[in-house]
Amino acid sequence: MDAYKYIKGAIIDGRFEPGMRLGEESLAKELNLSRTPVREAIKQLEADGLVVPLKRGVSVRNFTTEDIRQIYDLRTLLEGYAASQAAIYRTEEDLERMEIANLHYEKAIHKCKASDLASIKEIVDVNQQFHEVIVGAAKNAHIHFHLSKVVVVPIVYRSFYWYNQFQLQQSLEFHKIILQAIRHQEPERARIAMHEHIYQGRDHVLRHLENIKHNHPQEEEE
Amino acid sequence: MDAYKYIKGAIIDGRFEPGMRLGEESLAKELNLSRTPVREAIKQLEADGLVVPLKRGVSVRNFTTEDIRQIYDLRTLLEGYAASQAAIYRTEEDLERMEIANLHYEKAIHKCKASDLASIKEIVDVNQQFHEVIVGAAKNAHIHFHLSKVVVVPIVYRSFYWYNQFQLQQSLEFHKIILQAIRHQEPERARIAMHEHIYQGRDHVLRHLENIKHNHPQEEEE
DNA sequence: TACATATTTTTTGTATACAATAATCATGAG
DNA sequence: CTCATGATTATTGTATACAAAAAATATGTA
Repeated sequence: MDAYKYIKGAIIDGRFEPGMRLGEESLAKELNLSRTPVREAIKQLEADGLVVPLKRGVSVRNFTTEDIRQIYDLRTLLEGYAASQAAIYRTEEDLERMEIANLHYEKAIHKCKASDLASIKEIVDVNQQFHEVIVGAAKNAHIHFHLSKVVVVPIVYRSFYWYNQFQLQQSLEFHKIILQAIRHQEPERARIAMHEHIYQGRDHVLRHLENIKHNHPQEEEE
Repeated sequence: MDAYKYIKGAIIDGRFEPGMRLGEESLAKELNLSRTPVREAIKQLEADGLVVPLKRGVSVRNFTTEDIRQIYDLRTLLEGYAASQAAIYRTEEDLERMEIANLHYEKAIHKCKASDLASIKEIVDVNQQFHEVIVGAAKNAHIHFHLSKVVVVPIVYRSFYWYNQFQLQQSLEFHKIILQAIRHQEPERARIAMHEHIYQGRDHVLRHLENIKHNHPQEEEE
């Protein structure tokens, strides 16, 4: 599914702005495809909640701060639970994978002196990998499945640009706490640490959003 | 989306058995449609997790008891949280709706002397309505969205046929406890009651499955 | 007979065509 | 000038056609 990845990517990195209408024909032309595969991609994106159905066609979804708060609550609940379950069911292999992911994370953070696009993207990926391993270690395929579908809010993706070195280090420390709790089979501690970790991410995003709102009172686009 | 509802219905009530391959062309002929809308329906069902992709085409998913256990764990987590949030954020209108849904549930249970298809279907619907209202009262649209997508396992749907009058009454009692906890704004109590309620449902399904396994050692179909 | 390769058949993925419906624009009446 | 109604245009939903890939079958050889 190529059209899907293209459109999703364009939404996430902001080329398709919230509220923008997505016509099948124009997208098809842009992608040198026929409408058929574009249609399928759009249907998928609709199921993902990234686009919103209109009476005719769809438009890029606009996420409110309330949406972001709710999505983070959901993630906290699911990933917190996953962390606690991982503390119970993790294998030695799981622990090894977490260790590796965390080492990669550490390396990516320290490499990232300049806030260039590539190294930020790497941090996002490696961070995601760590969370992924934990969810995998929880041994609940259905929670894994749903977590993979928790809406990827574009603004959240881009929020990594706004971390400073201290915040990245803080984030790494929490990864270590979570990993230790899982290693020592302390489910409640793992859950709580994951909670706090994700809530810090949430607050970071919300603060960032507040700043934007204050500096650019309103720049809408239809 | 008519093809979607048709196929989903056929899977849920067992006309399309687990493992059965679903060809686009044959379904299109069965529905007097072209392949295009059938294709879209199948894509949807794939996103729902009701069919499983093969190298070519899809087949009806076969749920293991482990799947069912995991799905119920997920539901417990999400609906338990929803109940606790509902206890905080419920309006008077929410309470009224819960009351009404519960009254309907009570009526449906008592009407259901004979275990005929129609009255069972009504119980399923009204029960779902009660749960729906609670999730709505939690005021988190994203949790609502995900809960609506938690896999509808066919066997679970059909498990209502196997409730006896006592179990239905028990179920109603838990509805009442949950409702009271939400009314009195006791989040933790609401969460725990919802937990127990759903786990009882899970155990009912799993017991039912054990019986089937013992009585019909194995009747497979490809 | 058993296995490997070639050929046929089936089935999916994509493109295009057409019909139906919603949105837009234009025209005319009040 | 404004609103309503009708004509025009744009856009989606469905059907069909064709190409590409996979599965099934057949054929030949050891």
